[in-house]
Amino acid sequence: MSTLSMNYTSYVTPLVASTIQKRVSYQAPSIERLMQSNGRPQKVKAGSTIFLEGDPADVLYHVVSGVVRCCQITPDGRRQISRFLTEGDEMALTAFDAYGYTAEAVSDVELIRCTRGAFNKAMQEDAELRDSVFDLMATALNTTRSQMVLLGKLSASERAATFLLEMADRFQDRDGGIQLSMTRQDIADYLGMTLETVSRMFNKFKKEGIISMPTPDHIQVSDLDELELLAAA
Amino acid sequence: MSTLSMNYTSYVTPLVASTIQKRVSYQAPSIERLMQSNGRPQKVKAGSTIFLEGDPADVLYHVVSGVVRCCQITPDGRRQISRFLTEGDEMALTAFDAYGYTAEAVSDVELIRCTRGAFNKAMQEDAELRDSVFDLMATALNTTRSQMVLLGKLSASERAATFLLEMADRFQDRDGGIQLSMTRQDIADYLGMTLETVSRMFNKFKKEGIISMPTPDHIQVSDLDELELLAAA
DNA sequence: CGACCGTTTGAGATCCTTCAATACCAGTGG
DNA sequence: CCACTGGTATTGAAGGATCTCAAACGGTCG
Repeated sequence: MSTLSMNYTSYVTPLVASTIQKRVSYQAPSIERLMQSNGRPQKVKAGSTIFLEGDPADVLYHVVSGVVRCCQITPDGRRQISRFLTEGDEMALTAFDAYGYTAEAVSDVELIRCTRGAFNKAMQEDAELRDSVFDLMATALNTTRSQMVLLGKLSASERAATFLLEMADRFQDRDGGIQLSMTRQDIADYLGMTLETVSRMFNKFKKEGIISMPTPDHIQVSDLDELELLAAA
Repeated sequence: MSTLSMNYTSYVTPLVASTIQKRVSYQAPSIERLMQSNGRPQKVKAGSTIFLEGDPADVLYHVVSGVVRCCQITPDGRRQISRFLTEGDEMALTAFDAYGYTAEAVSDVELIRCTRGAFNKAMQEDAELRDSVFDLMATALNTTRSQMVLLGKLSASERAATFLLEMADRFQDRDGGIQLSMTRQDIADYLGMTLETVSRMFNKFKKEGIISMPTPDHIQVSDLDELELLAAA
């Protein structure tokens, strides 16, 4: 109970894995197969809405290319982005009849659709698919828990550093830089801060020589060790 | 897929449902059956650890009574509580070999254990169980997304109000009051704030006549409308 | 009764937000 | 070719919500 501080600080080692969930480079062949049986990708223009939270979840999507943001909007219009999806990610893998979040295209996006009927049928028949879905949902749960730590406990600079590490892992372009397709506002709504604070943190890192930022949406990490130190958690 | 669907589609207004996820009074018979085949409950004393994040996830648990907190701890000892579990909840429903969080008994707790082997076997054989697990994980994902909105966007008083509404829903005692078994520190670590701020918010509500608080761990909501208004999101 | 643990309350410090101005870049039309 | 426009990003200054530190309070249990 109150042994809190005692216990927890001693955990150091086993806990490192906790907060920053390394992206699992797991392929979901069954899911891909199911999805790809569904014809050529549908193109969605940057900025447009793919589906709205609460709408009937009649169709699932597989992201072929581009970036999608998954948002929750409060009644008074505040937006929290729960996740960015990229190439290879699945949307709307849920047991429910309604979408649990709003999905919008950050960049131009290519999607493969799969009806819920086809998905449910495949889930009944294909054990491998079931395993994939189970894995994906478990991964999603781990990821959202990490994000909860970020939102609940980390400082602005820790959040920014964590974000850059995540992006370096997911959006690396050929020269090892990060290609950000989302705006500062998107990043802010993902990290639970304001766009100004995001900008300040990035520019602080730049000034400190931890990153370089030739353009606002192209970032190169120059001191990875330091960035990881800053991300701490 | 799920009887649950009905509850969800009744989604009053699409967006309102987003942030505060009404607790679904869904029974998971298959899971209960699986779990209950496993003998009498194990008793765990308040304050003790049930399992640690990162430990081999050899056994799943079903909470029979009491309250459990699920925590992530950062390397430097900051703690985020991702969830409180109560009677009827399942722990460690994951696809992975390691627990994704640390589970600790908030009050005295009774648990039923189930080995991962038995669970995996049942998952292969029992379609109804699979549906239940799918539902539970989808529910968990919806819940954690709501919590992300709370952590990322809500003010201290909104968080406190939201928390009280959640507790009123889950921890109602016979006279309609809320029995809090967790400390202010626990609540703070769940809501992403400090224990002092939690205390201040509760006492502000008390002063405003929205709640009464005969003892720190027994709260009665006197003005539900106002509390819901404050929770807003 | 006294010690202890959790809670409450106060006062000051701080980090982040807010508001506002400026800079930057791409696209458009004169 | 260059000014103009709109959208995004940066930067500054001031204010505020929450945290931190610290003291006092209250219930519980030897």
